[in-house]
Amino acid sequence: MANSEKKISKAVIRRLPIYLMYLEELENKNVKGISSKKLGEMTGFTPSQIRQDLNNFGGFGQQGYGYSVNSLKNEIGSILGYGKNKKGIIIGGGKLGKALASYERFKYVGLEVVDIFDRNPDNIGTEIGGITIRDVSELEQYVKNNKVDVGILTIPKESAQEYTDLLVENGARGIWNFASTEVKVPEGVVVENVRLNDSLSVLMYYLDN
Amino acid sequence: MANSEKKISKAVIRRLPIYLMYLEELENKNVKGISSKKLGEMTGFTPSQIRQDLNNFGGFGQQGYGYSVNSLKNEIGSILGYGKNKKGIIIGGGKLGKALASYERFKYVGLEVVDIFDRNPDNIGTEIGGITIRDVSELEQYVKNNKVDVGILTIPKESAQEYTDLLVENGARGIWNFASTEVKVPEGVVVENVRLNDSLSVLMYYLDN
DNA sequence: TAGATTGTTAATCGATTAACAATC
DNA sequence: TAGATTGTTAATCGATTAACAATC
Repeated sequence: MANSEKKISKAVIRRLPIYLMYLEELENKNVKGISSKKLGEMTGFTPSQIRQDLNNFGGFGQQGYGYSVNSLKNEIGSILGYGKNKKGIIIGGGKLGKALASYERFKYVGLEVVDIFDRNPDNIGTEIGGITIRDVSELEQYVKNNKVDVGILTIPKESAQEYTDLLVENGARGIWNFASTEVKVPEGVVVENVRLNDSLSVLMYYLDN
Repeated sequence: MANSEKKISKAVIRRLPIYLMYLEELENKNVKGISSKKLGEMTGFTPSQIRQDLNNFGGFGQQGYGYSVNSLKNEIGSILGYGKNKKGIIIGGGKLGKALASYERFKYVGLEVVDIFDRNPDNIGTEIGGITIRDVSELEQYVKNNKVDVGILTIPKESAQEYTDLLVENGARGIWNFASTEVKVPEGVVVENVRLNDSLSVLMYYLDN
């Protein structure tokens, strides 16, 4: 990293996966090099912004030529922490939990989902994506015995905080929260909310505005 | 609306559902009034920002007192278009499509999911959330005969553009896109992307940064 | 009335865009 | 070399925060 002192804004980080997506597309089309100008046309960002964003992390380009698709893809992947092999568990084996359990992308991003917990006896014991759903009453014992980096919450909002606390107290450092509530965590723990409600609300607003 | 000419930034719109969530919480706790200061403490936004945001749409507060929880909740709901009764269909009856089909919040937000389409024969004919999954080969005929306001895409990225085009050509004005690709739409059509990949990538980044 | 809190204008801050020298 | 495009500084733009008069 070029300058680990400079604070990088969240807006920059959120654009990185978008760059990555387009770079993968280019790679699939066997395109070797790309300029900030062309990448700007593809993504809708300005070339200037793309160069600014990338230069937060290093000078990945070459004057007069642009960027190598493959190496820029790898650089961004590495910035985002791909290949880190973190362990995650899903709390909530309902429909959304099951959908996520069979989500192929996890491994690519560097997160391995190792277990799923639910409280519904109909779900416990069933298998999904190669993982057998366990009884959530075993969760406390489980997190004391197994390292869990990320908890994925697909449970009703009422119990989101309770499970967050349990996970965080036992070493989890990230929460991917699909519950429609905010959870409190101590300093150093990351929460990424997926707010389907909010996303839908924004869509509904723009439908008529 | 106080001033329908002034351009309201997307950042403001994205905060509205968050305010709404907290207002609902307050209402459930039987709290009648709230000041921007207290709402700021709850949400993490500054009181100033909250007042600025709300005043884009009107003067909902009362000097010396604050805001009525109930009426502010209703105002924001109405701004977002709740209760509009739009029709939506889900394209893709896989796990994620099924999870969304049984998603209670739709009706509250003003979107009624009336049908689901899939191409997998194992899914076609099965029922989910009171809706029977139909064969996607019927989709073209369907959209010509039925008004569809919003298409909800829970399909692989390869076919996202194709179904977007079909929907938009037949009158859909909103796309809630869960496919991990960007879809192109003509002016006047709204796309709201839910990028699980990107959200997870951002979480992974902050896990170590 | 006095205290509280809004609505709104002005100041600040941060993010985006433009410009251009460096250089491949 | 000449042309192209980066990396980076400076300028602009927009969003957030501060301040305060209006007023309940």
